[in-house]
Amino acid sequence: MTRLPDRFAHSLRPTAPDGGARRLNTWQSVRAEVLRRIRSGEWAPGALIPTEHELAAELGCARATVNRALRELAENGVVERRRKVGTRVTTSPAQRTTLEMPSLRSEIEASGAEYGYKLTGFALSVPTDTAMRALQVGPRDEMILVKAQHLANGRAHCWETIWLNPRNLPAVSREVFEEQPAHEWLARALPLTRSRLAIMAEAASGDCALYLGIPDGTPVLAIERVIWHEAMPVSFARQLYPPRHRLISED
Amino acid sequence: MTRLPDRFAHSLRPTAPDGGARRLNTWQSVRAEVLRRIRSGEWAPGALIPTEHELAAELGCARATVNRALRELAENGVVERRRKVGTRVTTSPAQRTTLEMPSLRSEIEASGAEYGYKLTGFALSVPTDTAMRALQVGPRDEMILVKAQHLANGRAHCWETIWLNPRNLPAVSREVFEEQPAHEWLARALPLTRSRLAIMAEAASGDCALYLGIPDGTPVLAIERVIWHEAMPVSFARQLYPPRHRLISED
DNA sequence: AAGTGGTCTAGACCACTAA
DNA sequence: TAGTGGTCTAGACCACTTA
Repeated sequence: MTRLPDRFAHSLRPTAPDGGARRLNTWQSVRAEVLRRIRSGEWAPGALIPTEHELAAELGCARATVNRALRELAENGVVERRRKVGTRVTTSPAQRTTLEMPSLRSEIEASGAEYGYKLTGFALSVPTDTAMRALQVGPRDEMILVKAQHLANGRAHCWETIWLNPRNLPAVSREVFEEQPAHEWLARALPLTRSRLAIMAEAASGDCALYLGIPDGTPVLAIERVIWHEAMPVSFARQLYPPRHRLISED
Repeated sequence: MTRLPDRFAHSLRPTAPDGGARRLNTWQSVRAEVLRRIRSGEWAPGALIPTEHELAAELGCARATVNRALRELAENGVVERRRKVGTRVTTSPAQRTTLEMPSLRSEIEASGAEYGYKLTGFALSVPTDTAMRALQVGPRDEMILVKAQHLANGRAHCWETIWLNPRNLPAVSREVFEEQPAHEWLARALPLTRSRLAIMAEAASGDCALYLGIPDGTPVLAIERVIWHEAMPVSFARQLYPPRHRLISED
């Protein structure tokens, strides 16, 4: 939440041109007032709230200001809006949440730890079934397979496997990934179009257990990400985190 | 993406009042054009793009329209904006993603399966350490502990443990939760203020393994959620999903 | 001091949809 | 057909930041 402009201070004192109506001139204050009425139960779940025109008149601001406030609330799933019908308080709350997925480097540095990176594998390889489907390639199309550790203060924080489709990417050699994580190279190499994320739990095994320093079979959090350039998938990454890792989201 | 208004059809033909400038009258079309220039590499990561005034003049629309388009792109993390400095293409892309977290009932019904619910436990109990911290209560404060299965076509889909703080909630009996999931009751019982989510991997054990029908030690995806009413946390839920479950997010 | 984005306003037209 | 939200416009003032 940003600080409100000084002008808002005046809005806090009720001015009563038509009998007690507050002036709520900024869209944040309108949003706050609407939220207050919903949370106080004054506007119950499922109920219609006043129209933009009515609210603008009551609160002493332009309709565009009310519209901005209600639009934000609709984007957050607090209300639902339909033309000709009106604006309704959502019945089932909090079904949409924004997940921050910082790069591993900034995530680790933000926690005050020193970021470390170590390449543990680089090869040309035919894709696994999962990689084949994710990258939309054939079983004999050779992909670049990069494996790496991300470290926080020298301790394993994440182990990552990335498949890259060399047909859709600039030429690249092992040396490049000894210096920098594949995602940082990718972001500089190409403008990226679209990405898809999947989060799941699985059991650590083989290299994963080895490089995370945990016993085989330990549950790990897996994040899969496919990134497109134009209409082509160019990378398929699997990041594996030890059990202490948590994805946090706050509304 | 919603269908564009018919008016937009006209914007597609370049009108050249001042030498080739397109008219892009809707904020979606301005956003699309800016995105195109970023993805084509015309505006590289880290580069400053033209000011709102310049873009409005070039594209033949009001500055407010350009502002709306750039604001949306900033919210999605595509550009970064600072007063007096200007608008920059973000260096590290795609670090923010929206996760849809539908209620279990609607998620299961949307997949075409029949939703089922079964209460497997109801008790007054002192909180575990985790629940104590989440609900901000003392070690001897008795909480309501509800355990339940959510089923898809009769098959275990999720096993859930919910701690409720009776001091901050209307009175409730076991019978209530035999009929409906705690979250559905909660949403009707109180206007909810705020929630916090954590996602992690852990090993199934005891009741969890039993009710999900999987061996002890199987990795499960855990979603913890704390919900507030006013300034008080009222519920702490832990949902556990078998390994086949995936959280999906698309941009 | 000056230039950028952030927002408000008043009015207008349009799109969608229930009645 | 009428009422609701969705958006655009042109102008204005302001907040924040660099110089």
